[in-house]
Amino acid sequence: MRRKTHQGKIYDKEKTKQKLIKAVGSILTREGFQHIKVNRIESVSGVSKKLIYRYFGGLEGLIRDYLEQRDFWNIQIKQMEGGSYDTTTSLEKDEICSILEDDFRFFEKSPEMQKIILWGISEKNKTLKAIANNRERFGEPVFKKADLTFKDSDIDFRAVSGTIVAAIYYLILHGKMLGTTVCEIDITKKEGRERYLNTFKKLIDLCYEKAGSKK
Amino acid sequence: MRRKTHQGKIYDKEKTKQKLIKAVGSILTREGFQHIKVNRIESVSGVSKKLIYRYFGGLEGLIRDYLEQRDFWNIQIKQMEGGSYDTTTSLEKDEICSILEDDFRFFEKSPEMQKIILWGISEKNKTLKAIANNRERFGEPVFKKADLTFKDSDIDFRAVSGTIVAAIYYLILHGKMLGTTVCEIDITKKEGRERYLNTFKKLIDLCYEKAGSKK
DNA sequence: ATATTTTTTCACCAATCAGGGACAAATATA
DNA sequence: TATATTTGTCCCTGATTGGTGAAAAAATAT
Repeated sequence: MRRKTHQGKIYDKEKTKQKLIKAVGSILTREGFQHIKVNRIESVSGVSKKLIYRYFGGLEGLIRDYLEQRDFWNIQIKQMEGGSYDTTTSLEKDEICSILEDDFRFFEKSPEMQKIILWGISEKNKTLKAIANNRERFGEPVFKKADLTFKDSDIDFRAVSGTIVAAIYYLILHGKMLGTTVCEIDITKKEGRERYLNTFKKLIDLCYEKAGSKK
Repeated sequence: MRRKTHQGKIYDKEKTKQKLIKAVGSILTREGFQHIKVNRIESVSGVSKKLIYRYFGGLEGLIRDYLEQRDFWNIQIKQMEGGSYDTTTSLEKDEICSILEDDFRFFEKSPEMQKIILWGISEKNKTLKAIANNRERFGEPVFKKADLTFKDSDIDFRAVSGTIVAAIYYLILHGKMLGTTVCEIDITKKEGRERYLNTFKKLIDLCYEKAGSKK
């Protein structure tokens, strides 16, 4: 057996910065944003809190850096901008359905994302606001495509999407914390999840039917 | 002019209990549940924090009493049970639309309710869970009526309702804190509110159309 | 009027919080 | 090798937290 010895430098600024950032994420997902405090970060990261002030100018700066690193949507958007997303063809029903289903599945399985969304509606914070605005950019090309389908209909497709996305966020957060039913449906159970997912699809379905009949 | 002198007793247990309970509500709506702490309650109520322990057995008991007093839905339900709600006729489209619109308008204008909903999805708490379950009872008779309309259709009316209610909660909370758009619609502006409200109506509309055509 | 009980405050404690100064250990520079 | 700089820890301070014992103030009973 080989005893593990130092890998790389003992003093490594970037590495300790990451330790602090990682601790913020850990506390956020495990305990909630209310518990992100310098003393807690110190004990979780195993790094002196003094460095929070030296490297990030304080707790606020550290949180900003954490949020900017973990901005999921930003990553997605950059990928999308790199590739070429065709906005000249109209939006397929299946495409929007799978976007919403992916959103649901991902949000459901990401405690970190859940806490960030919850944080956003709980506290005024510039970085969280910037992230929320960033998220909006993800929808832009999708809605541009949708306009081709819904332009001449009386369906407000943006509002329909917003309704479903908002419902996804609330329903999952409700299920995680309260664990009870919403309108007699338990989203923490597989059957409840399926019912909500099927209903999202059905609502999109009805919108496409309506838009089609008017043409 | 008459100088105000003592009205009633100087020492009044019930009155000071109410002062403490009222302070909880005030802190909740103004600062959020995170700031409901014994020292804060002491300074806001002007009453010694010692009495929180003597009269309520601690902060938890005080919060429980506050929530039980302010359980809006419970009041509504009791009123409903007193009157006679006819569950033998099928649910009119207008009726469900006005229920949802009332829900939206009330939630939008009640910071206290907003904070209670937010609290429920932020922290594990038995009383908040009980309140959430209580809220469910409000829907029971409505859904019983809806069954007459949607029984033979492929519309899951409970899921549709849950989607819209959940969307109302998230959209308004998002608007209050982040103040930004959701799917390019700004709910803090009158125009945005109208678009979402109209879309809720439209979705209900489509469901009724669909259910009607199948009969 | 006096004694007793209830209501309320005050002063205090231990624990935790944010923030920073002094200093040690490691690394870079000369 | 000697010196300067960067990186990191330790410990101190003052403010704020939850919680309690002793005693004052008011109400009630004798």
